[in-house]
Amino acid sequence: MPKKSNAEAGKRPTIRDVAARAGVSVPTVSRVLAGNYPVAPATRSKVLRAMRELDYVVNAHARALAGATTKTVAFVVDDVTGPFYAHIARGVEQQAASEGRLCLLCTTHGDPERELAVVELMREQRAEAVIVVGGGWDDEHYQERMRYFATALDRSGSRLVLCGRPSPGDDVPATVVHYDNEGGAYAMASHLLSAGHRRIGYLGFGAGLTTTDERIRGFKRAHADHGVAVDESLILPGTFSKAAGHELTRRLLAERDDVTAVFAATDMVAAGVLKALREAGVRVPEDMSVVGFDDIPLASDLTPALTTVHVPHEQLGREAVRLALHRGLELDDRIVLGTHIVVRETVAPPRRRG
Amino acid sequence: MPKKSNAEAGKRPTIRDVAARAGVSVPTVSRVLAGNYPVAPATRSKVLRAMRELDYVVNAHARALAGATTKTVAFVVDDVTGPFYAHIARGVEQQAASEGRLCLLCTTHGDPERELAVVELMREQRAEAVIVVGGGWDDEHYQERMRYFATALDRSGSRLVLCGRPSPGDDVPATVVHYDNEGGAYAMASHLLSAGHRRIGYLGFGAGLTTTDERIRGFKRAHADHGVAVDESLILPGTFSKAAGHELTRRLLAERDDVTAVFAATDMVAAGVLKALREAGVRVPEDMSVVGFDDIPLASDLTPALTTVHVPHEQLGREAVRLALHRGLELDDRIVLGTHIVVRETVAPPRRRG
DNA sequence: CTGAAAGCGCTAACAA
DNA sequence: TTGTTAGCGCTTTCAG
Repeated sequence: MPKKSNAEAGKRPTIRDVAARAGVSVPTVSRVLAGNYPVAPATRSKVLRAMRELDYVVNAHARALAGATTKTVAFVVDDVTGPFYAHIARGVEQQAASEGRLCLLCTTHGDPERELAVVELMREQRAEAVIVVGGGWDDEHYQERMRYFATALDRSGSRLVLCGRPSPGDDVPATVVHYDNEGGAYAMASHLLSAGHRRIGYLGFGAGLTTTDERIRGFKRAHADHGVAVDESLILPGTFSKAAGHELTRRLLAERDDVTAVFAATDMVAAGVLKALREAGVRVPEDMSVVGFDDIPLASDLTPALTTVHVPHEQLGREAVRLALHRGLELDDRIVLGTHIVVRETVAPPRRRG
Repeated sequence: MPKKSNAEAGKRPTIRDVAARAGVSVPTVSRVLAGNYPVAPATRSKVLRAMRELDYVVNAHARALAGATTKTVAFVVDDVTGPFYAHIARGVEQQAASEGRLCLLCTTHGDPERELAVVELMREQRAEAVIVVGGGWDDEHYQERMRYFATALDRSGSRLVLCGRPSPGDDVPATVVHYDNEGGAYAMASHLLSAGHRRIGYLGFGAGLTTTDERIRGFKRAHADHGVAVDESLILPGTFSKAAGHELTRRLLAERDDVTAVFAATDMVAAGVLKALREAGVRVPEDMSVVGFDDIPLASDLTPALTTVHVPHEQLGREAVRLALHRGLELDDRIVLGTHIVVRETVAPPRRRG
């Protein structure tokens, strides 16, 4: 029995149906599909017409199987609703789209189990690049984990891209797109110090988080360069949340009366700080200066508008896919994007002591 | 020449390599992979071990080609950074993941060209469901477009899901997951009316947008039920942006002095309204009440915290994939989720004149 | 319970 | 320029 046509069988038409209808061979159809091979104009239009008449749609899976690349980039985050993931995602999606790639979205909710599962899934999908965003820890365990992911993905032809996290080691087959936490913190702390502040609280110290390590380093270096001693008791541990900012501020207010400025670990923390300050009747920036880090959209909507460190989230996402896709060219494998402070309304010189 | 092993050739190991190594046939390996077929425990563990030793990973494309379903759901939005897409996305991703599906993310930037391209792409991918969010227009052109998408996707075995938009017509093969715009607006307007407001500005009227139509309908019905005439000149057209809210408020303030409350078309608009009011020295809620719609995270961070209409974004996303995946069961094809008002700090009775 | 055989829909040499 | 011939890696009857 001759191969029966799908079109007639009520199933989706295949390249074979198109070929039959156009009176050409299957590869010819494949050629007009790919476009990168000479095909006689007449044949070409016959084929095109047949495709249209049958409402033919190529099967991406068959295509991926048969040869060509997979054309898929995966984007892995903790939680899509995180304040800045959206902007990184936009960068990733834009760049992926402009390079003709589709974008897979996966979330892990910080669960190592799921993280592992996601990486395996991406191996199955043969994703060209797997971009992991945020949440880096500074311990051996984490490093090892990433090393494993990187090599596992590498073995199946994918590239791991660490976005917004530091490098897990030079010998790990991964691309890393980071941003200058230390420089940003340094600039921001200097801004405060130059304004005359001497007692600056650092709220939301996340022990073991690489983000924290880097920011604190800049914070301290700025103090050193300004000849101001860092009061370690002013570095308050906490999560990167509004609630933490709120709570820590209340505590700070209750315990100290010499602090004139607060450096919030993130903008989210700063939002909580501002709220607590408002509740306590402390005016910003007259009585207390406040700064954040990240420059999330919320920052400019706060009252007063928050002075913060801008992180190029969108560019981070774009670079991540760009580097992963054009590897081996003159591009570097590990880059660090710059950050800069954005001066808005929450910083003023400290009030003269009464 | 016998079929050469990929493993030896330095390529990725295939099911054939695993079979060879385990000393079984290819279908047997396939069976332990699928798990839905009896395999002798001994054989099973031999295969499992071979897979581990070879670091074997199934090829999702080959699998999709050969039979089984694609296990992919697509999520199409205008712009990932939109204020509430993130929460719908989270719902979509969560539900997709819990149903063992992968999630494709695509953006259109409101460009009809790209929208069309995305739909074609999803047809190629054989996505099980294509969830389109936001941005519905109330014109014939739009309806037709959606009808086309729905039937095109239907023909290639995918299901179109319209999320947060009204139905494009009963005969269109699409699933729609909507939320109660009219009810929410009705409740909110009633809240204002009950507090004593009689002159309420509606800022951000988007002509032709289904969202606007529905909200305005509720707004007017509430007025009617309270025996208050709607002043049409108080319904100000504008986009759903902060800038629009800001600009429209300035205009409103300049032109009218009888308005005691503002109903912002969206929370974003409300953010602009609040800003303009603050700049003009108008106190909220003492001098002017303000309400929004959507209940985006920003709403509770504004000062004062915004009273608004809560839309169950996350649930919207979850239902979208749930309905699309379990179609035909007792589930309905078109559902409307409820909305409710969230009372915060921006509404008070109107100030007594004079 | 396991293997042999036959594709899924497409691309990629290789000829013609 | 076009057709022929082989697979890509997996699942699925159908026998055993």
